[in-house]
Amino acid sequence: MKDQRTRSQERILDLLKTLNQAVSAQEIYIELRNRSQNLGLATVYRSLEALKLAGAVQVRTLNGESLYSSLKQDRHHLTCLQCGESQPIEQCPVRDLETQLQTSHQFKIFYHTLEFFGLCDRCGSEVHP
Amino acid sequence: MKDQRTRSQERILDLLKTLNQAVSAQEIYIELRNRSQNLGLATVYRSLEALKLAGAVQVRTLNGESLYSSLKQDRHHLTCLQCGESQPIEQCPVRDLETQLQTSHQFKIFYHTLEFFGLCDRCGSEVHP
DNA sequence: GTTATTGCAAACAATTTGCACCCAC
DNA sequence: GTGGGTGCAAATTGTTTGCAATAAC
Repeated sequence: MKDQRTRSQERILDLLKTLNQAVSAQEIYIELRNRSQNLGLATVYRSLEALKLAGAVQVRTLNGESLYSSLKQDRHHLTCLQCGESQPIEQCPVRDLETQLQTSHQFKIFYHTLEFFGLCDRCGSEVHP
Repeated sequence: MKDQRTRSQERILDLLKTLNQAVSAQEIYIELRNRSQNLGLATVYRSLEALKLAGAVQVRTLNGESLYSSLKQDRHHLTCLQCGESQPIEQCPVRDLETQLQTSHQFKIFYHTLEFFGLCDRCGSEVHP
């Protein structure tokens, strides 16, 4: 068994817990560096991968990059396809379904992502994009 | 106004409508080529971008690549973080919320993605990953 | 004819991988 | 000492962009 977390994983997880927003691997790399807990970028990626498989972090993809956050509450978003801005929403109507799927599909669900896409007020009203 | 679709966009949209699964840009490129409707890869990406902003296609991200599908019914998935396999599910409990958000956040919502992540039966039971 | 669209190749950016080194046990 | 964990740099991959050729109207 290799259930124990490596030191890098601990550092990253600690960092994620102090933040209350999802961040990219590169941001984690920089932020750890700021805190003099330097890690190689490859290590950051490898650790995140491990944490992900362990069900310790959740991932969503925004504009081509993965954003990681600790596995606390659901956090969903409204993202503008044009300007790429992303605003959080509070609601989450999927809890029940999640429980149900877990048994009906024999699948150990760690987390889910729920994201809405469209045009924000500003971009939607622009005549020439 | 540039509401009209370009020929490339039409081809891609037609293709997507005949498929009932989401496909990557590269797969679209290859499939069009098979049908002797050759398009440059850049054109495929550009067209998809336009279709996306027009609300004509929806996009989900799987294992680092964008998968496109025509905007028909919701199609959500259960994805294994380990083997990467992705199986569709039928349910969708978000319709109401979507309508509600549209007004409360002044946001024109085109579509949403709802994806569950965890470990499938097979991967979950493996002792040594 | 003027303008938007396309293809190609080069550029980019996020992520992954090979390999040598190192640290913990 | 041995084996996993790490850093660095190179490689890979999906996607974007510059620009000249082309098609649309």
